[in-house]
Amino acid sequence: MPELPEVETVKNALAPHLQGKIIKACHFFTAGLRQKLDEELFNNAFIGTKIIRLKRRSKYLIFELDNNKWILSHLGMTGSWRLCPSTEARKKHEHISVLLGDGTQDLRYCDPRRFGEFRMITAPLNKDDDPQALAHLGPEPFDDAFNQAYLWNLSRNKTKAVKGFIMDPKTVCGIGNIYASETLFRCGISPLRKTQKLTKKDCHNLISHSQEVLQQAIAAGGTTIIDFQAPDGSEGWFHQQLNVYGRNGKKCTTCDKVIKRVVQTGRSSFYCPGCQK
DNA sequence: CGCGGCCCCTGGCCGC
DNA sequence: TGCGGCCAGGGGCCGC
Repeated sequence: MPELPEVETVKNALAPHLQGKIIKACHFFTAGLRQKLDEELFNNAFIGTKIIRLKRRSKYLIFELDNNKWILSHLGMTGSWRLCPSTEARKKHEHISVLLGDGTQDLRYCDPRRFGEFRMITAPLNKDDDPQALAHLGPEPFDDAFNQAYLWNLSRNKTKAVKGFIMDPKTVCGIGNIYASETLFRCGISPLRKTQKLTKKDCHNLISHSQEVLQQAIAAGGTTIIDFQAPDGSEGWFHQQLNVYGRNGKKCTTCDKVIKRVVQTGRSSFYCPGCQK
């Protein structure tokens, strides 16, 4: 589902179909997602504009348009985009329709929990060519800026648990609840450990293992996407590859201890008390 | 400023 | 079979 690797996969799948296309009209079938959706405002800004590029930053999809505006799309927990003929009947929980080209092709957004976002951005770009609205985000996990010295310095004097630290997009983008648990398992670090207790070696491991986990998930993107679009048939990459996530009460894949579940700031964390200290 | 708690929303699943 | 409770991969805001 929509964590960094899945958003990357969605971007790669949609980009060739969207780049160069003209927006004919937007229709909203809901008053709002996380924010209010104003159909008139969007149509005034976007009708007749061309989609130049589709990008990803953190877990955001960015539609770059030819009139110095951008659309930010965030999938929240349950959001998905699909392309279909505009004659196709609207499915349950489809909230947005973006008609493309001559209007026969339709980009539809579906989101049962409506935790997603669809936002118009007009502010200038920052130095990384991203909308200023995303300037608060930390480095991408594969960016050179996400290095040992950076993580070590940032981790000093932080009393909060390391699980929250690596899930914080100001620390690094794209590590959600699943990949946080999986990364910490591979590092042998307990999710409960205080951030300031990380060693330099731990910082190095957090970087290499988070990259490894995300890279493997990106490589499995196709499979994940099928699960994502058909949430009821969830027999995908995750269930085969996860070492700790959702495995509480089951035996560790490495030692003979039992995986534990704890709740941290309202979210479940899973870890092996034998392997992770 | 850092941190935890709580909220947005629907639906699936589990136990009674 | 129905119903209440709990859980869900994200992130913003608020109060301490």
